[in-house]
Amino acid sequence: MTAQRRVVAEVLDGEHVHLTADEVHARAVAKLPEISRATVYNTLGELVTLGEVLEVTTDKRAKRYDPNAHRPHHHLVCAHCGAIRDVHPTGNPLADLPDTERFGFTVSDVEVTYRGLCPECAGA
Amino acid sequence: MTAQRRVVAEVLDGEHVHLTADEVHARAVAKLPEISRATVYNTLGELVTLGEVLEVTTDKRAKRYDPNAHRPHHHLVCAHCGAIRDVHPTGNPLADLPDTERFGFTVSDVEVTYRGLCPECAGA
DNA sequence: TATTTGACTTGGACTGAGTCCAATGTAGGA
DNA sequence: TCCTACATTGGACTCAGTCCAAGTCAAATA
Repeated sequence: MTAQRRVVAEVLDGEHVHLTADEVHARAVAKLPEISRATVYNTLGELVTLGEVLEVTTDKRAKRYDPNAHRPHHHLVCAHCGAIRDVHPTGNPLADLPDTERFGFTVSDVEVTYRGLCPECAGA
Repeated sequence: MTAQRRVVAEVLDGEHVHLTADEVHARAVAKLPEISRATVYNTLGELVTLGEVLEVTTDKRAKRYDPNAHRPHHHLVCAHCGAIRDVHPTGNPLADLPDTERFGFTVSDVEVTYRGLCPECAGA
């Protein structure tokens, strides 16, 4: 555990946190000015491998990193401004995929992304 | 309707077709050697705007284009080789998101991505 | 038929996100 | 203290995609 890794972990803390790698880097630099982009990418990659952080790709832009890895959840994304909320739908979508629709795949995971407009963008 | 646009539309035809823009370009060049990448991007963008083709972003790599835009469906992706199948789960995930989990958003759409291993990758 | 017009296409430069790598720094054990 | 292994750095590089000025083409107009 180096200072660099601690700073990256500190930046990724809280509810509904979904930062891009560059945002993580910007905040890490504020705490540890000499930290490099490569280290941020390395550390994020390790956190993902360890299962401490989830990668979220809600659009074609940059990947986002979600520290809320221990409670399964899905995402609600504003189509206009990109705001993201963690959500917990009822039901089990894995059970909703019949065998005839599995094409022989071993299905292990499912991601659900809800899209819409956040209150600010809907009101404007 | 120009020759270039016709070629792009022809390339995007069939079941379970999910090509990247570069793959579309490569196949279009086979039919019309002087077609440029920019035109492929322009045409794909127009097809998406027209609702004839869907953009699919199942991973951090390139966007894929899915001509099966008229029958709503979701995707099953092989985590190892990236193979994609169109699937039709039962149930309605939109109804599974309670009001208390909507954070004031106007929710209009939901994407479900199943992940697992295709028969080839699971067997290897 | 010759000209004009406007949409379409082209190729190349450019951007943003991410990866790769050689060189450097550093911490802890022998 | 010296060694070794690992972490970090910065810069070059790749890949996907966008942007733009210039060129092309065909249809409408004169």
